[in-house]
This record gives sequence, C-alpha cells and structure tokens, in this order.
Amino acid sequence: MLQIAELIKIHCISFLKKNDISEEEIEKIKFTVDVNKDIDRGDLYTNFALVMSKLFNQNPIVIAINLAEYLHQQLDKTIFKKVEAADAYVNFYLIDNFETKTEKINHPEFTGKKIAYEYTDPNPMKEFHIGHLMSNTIGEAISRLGELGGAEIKRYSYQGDTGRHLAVTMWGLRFMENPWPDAESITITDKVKFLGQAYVTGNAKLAEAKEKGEQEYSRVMTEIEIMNQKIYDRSDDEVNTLYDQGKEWSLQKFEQLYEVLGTKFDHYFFESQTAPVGLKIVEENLHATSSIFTTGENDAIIFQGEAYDLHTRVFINAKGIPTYESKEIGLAQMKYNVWNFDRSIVITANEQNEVFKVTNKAITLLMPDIGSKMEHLGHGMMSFVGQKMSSRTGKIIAGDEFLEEMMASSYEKMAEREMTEQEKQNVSKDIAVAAIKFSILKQNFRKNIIFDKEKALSLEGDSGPYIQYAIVRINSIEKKTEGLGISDVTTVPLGENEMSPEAQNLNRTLWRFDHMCYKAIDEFAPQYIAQYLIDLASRFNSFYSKNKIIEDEKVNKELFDLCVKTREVLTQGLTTLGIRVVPKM
RNA sequence: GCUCUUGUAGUUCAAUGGAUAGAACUGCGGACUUCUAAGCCGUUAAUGUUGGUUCGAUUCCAACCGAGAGCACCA
Repeated sequence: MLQIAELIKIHCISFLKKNDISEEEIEKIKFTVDVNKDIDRGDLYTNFALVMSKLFNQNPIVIAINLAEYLHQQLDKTIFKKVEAADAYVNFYLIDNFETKTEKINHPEFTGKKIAYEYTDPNPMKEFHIGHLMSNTIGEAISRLGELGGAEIKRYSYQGDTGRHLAVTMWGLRFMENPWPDAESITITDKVKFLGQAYVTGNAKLAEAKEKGEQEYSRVMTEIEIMNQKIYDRSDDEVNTLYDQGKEWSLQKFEQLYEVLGTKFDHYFFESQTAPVGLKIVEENLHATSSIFTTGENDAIIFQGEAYDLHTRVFINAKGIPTYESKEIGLAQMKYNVWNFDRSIVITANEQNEVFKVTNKAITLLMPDIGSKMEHLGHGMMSFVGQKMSSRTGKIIAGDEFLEEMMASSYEKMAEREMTEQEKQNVSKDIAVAAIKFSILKQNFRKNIIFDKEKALSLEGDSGPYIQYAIVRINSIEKKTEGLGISDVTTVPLGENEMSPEAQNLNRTLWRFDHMCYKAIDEFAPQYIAQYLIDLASRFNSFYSKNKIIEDEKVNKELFDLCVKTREVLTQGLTTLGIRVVPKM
C-alpha cells in the first residue's frame, strides 16, 4: 500500500487537474504532506494552500477551504475520519484504529535493488577506537534502512593491511620493552593492545627524530620506508611472521567486537588485495591511447582533477607503489566481481569526502558501469569536550574499553534486580551498546558529534536504554497478565471518549512509524527513527504512569493490546537502528 | 591562502520557506509508593552578526565573526 502521505499528495494533484492546471505547472509545484508536530491538530497536514496562493495569487484560506472540501469527498472514509481547513493549512485526521505497519516499506530506489554497503573499515594492528564505533553504528543503521526499504544487501568492511601506519607499527616493535606477546595465556585484547602501543611508540620515536634534525629524521624515515616495502612485497620472513600473527590477532579482536555490536559482514576486503588490482587497471589505462592519468612530479602517476573541479591526486607514487586512490579503484572492481550490485554505498568520516569525489570520478571514467553506481556518505567526526582524538599519539578512547565502562555503569543499575549473573552480564552489554549507538544515531550523522562521556554513562534521558526500558515494562506487564481474567471494561473501542488522553495519544502515534521509516530511508536519516522512538517511548511512559492495564486481577484487553502494538513498533524501530532489545533490565 | 562543512537554551542535540522553534542534561519544585523510579508531572531558558530575496527566513543567498575538515605521492 501507498504511504498515507503519498496518497494525500495524489489527491491534491487531482484537485489541481480538476482546476485546469496544466501538467507542466503541476510538475513545478512543491508542497509537503507531513505529520503534524502537534498531534492535537490532526495526524497529517499539508501546506498546499500556501504554496498555491503564491503561484496563483489567491487567498490561501479560500484555497484551503476548497481543498479540504474536495479531499473530504475524495478520500476514503474508512481511513480518514476528518479533513479540516485551519487557517491556510489543511489537517487530516485518521480513523482511530488506523493500521500500524511494521513490515517492509516500498521505496523505488531500494526495493528489489542489490545494494552493497561498506563501513567500519578499521585497520589491522591499530586500535579499534570510538571513531570506528561511530562508523560501524551509522553503517549498520544505513544498511538496515536499505533492507527495510526492500533492498537485497551485502555488508563489507575494507581493512588497511598495508601502508605506512603498519610500517610504523612494525618498526616501532624494536623499541618495545615487553616481548612479542605470543604466549597462549595472553588474551587477544592484550595482544592487540601491545600492537597499539607499538604504533604509538613508533610515532613517538619518529617525532623524536624529527626534533633531532633533518639528518636523523631522514635516516628514520628511510628505515620506515624499508619496512613499508618489506610488508608490501613480503620479502622478509621474520617480518612476515610477526605481521601475519599480528594481523590475525587484530582480526579476531574485530570479530569479537562485531559480535557485541551486532554486525555480520558478508565479506572482507584488504588493501593487500586491492592494491595489485588497482595498480593493473591504472597501468593498463596509462598505456591506452587516451589515458586519464598523466605523469606528475617525481614521475608519480596522477589524475588531474582540476578539469572536473576536483583536486589532483597521486594514484601511483614515485616508488611505483599504488596509493589509496588506486586501491579504491581495485576495490570497486573487486566488489563488483564478488557481487553485481546496483548501488554501492561507502560510509566513511567526511574528511575523506574530497578523495571519494576524485576516486569515484576516476572509476566512472575507467569503468562507467561501476562508477555510476558508487555513492559515498561522509559522517561527521567525533570529538570530546576540548580534546581531539588521535590514534597517532594514543589520545583515543578504545572501543572496547569504552564499552566496558558503559557495561559497568549499566550493571551497577541492575544490582537490585532478580537476575542471574549471566543474565546481568548479557543485558548490561546490550544496554551499553544501545546507549552508545543511540547517542550517535539520534543526531544528524553528517555533522560532527561532540561526545559527552559522562552524560552517556549516566544512561538517563533521551537514550537507547530509555526505549529498551519501555519494552521491558511491557514485557513485565505481559508476564503479570498470565493466568488473569479479562476485564469487563474491554468493550470500549480505542479512541472513544472513554479512553484516557494518554492512551489516545499513544495510539495515534503508532502509525507514524511507517511514515518516519520512509523518510529515514529516503534521506539516509536514521535520526528520524531515533527521534520518533523517543517520542513513542515517552508517550508510552506517560500512558503507563496514569493508566492501569491490570486492575483487580483483571486485564484491560484494549489497553493491553495497545501495549503489545507499542512494543512491536519499538522493537522494529530499535532493530532497524541496529540496537538489540533486552527481555528485562 | 583556496575549497567544503558548520554555528539553535548554561550544555548536548532535534525540526521547519509558514500554525506556539521540540527534547534531554543541569537547576528549582512536585506526585505516587500500584504492572520495573534507567520512570512520571511542573518550571526557567535559544535560532552568531549585518544585509538581501520573499506576503512570510532560524531555514535560501551574500558578507563578516567563530568552529571543524580537506588542499599530490598517508589512509
């Protein structure tokens, strides 16, 4: 079925046609049909009359009245209770038991499409930090939105297992006081931590050398370059052994985190694989009669972006090693070989926006079929009050350490609850993840996020746990209803005056889920769903505090059904955001 | 310097070319002691500055001021 807002739009357009407005003019008209912020003014509204009044120089109030009259006749009475002109707006009131949909949503750009999503992209042997948590959270939500919109999806992570950061880590090893941690007794977490320290140490030594002067710096840089080359061409057995083991540990650690976060990738790509593929494509094009690449300073192979209003970037460096840009070309080709996608969406921090414009342009010129399907979404950077994160200097919050803190905070709150130790562990983990994910998803991810750790740890207010808590309350009611009789008061239909205002508000908020999901899918905007869920949970909590579902050992079925429906929507909403529901907390 | 993004209560965030700019946190005050108080109810408080377009701008445009990012061999 059509979205309710789309249905209204169609009728508004037929109103225009009836008034002899030409198709071309209708094309140009942009009016909105959206849900009313103030629920008392009706379920939906349109600003149609205001837009028309400008175009045709008529009194908007008169237009609104005419439109309302027309729509009142045209619209299905089994869906619309009332259509009313109010000032220059037309408000729509739906019937009280309007069906709430939680299943798949039809969206022309998603339904039936094969869509590949790439996100998270942590680098082996470097710390998985809170920025990766952010990318993972956003990517997971975006991919689930695609799925809800009817797409067939695949999830990919692309990991940098070559490049200078690894050279610095491997080079940094020689300054470490602790031995290589390959003992069985050492946990994966500690092994990975060791690698992170090697990276920080390497960078510190590099900075030290820089201070000592030009000569020392260039000596050290040469050492790192040699290491980089060894990793790239795998020419040193000792390096290979340590590198392979370190990479393996890292990947195991990532896998543990993905399990906790609720992401299941379909395939992993590595830079060590994309590099030769990209290099080959670039070199082949270089020998073609009209190459898109040229030779720049130091014989580097460059793509001159200025012709397309973009930066010029190096694709193969002076040493003949493909850069990130070439690897991106190889990646596109490899992704397409693995699965013939209709759309490929890459989610990274927006510091890479410019690079992606260049690489996507180059891919389009080289492989038009693939290039035209590539999309890039940049999310904001995460920062903390008065401090910038840098994995180079170790000034970061590690993903797992932050999760642990959140878990501890959540665990503490469950001290009084009757649960087994194991249950408390599991639940506090899911609550911690919910808190982190929700704090990211409730806002527009394209903007920077200033993360307030203290606030997040408090687990109060507009948060993931707030929504999980509403569900838990409903579970609790359900449990209590077991074996109880049905109350006599159940004959009151929803929405009649006998219903409390809280119950009516709650009921009238439910159907909006479908509308919000459509908007969220359409605009890549998970925050619409997040904000909606807060609104719904808040209405539920108001309802809950003033209405009794169980009274005198009898269940009010009408209200209980309302609770169950609310739970269904909240659950579907959280799931779409990639957040788990907990049975109790 | 050039380019892009961004500026909403004390703080962290929503929203929108139009109906009263919406939450949360913090502060202050309150209720119940009943299905989980991670909850509920009340209360104070905001569109950086100056112009422009418009019947109407917080939203679009320009300049300025502030913040962040990018600008060839890192990713």
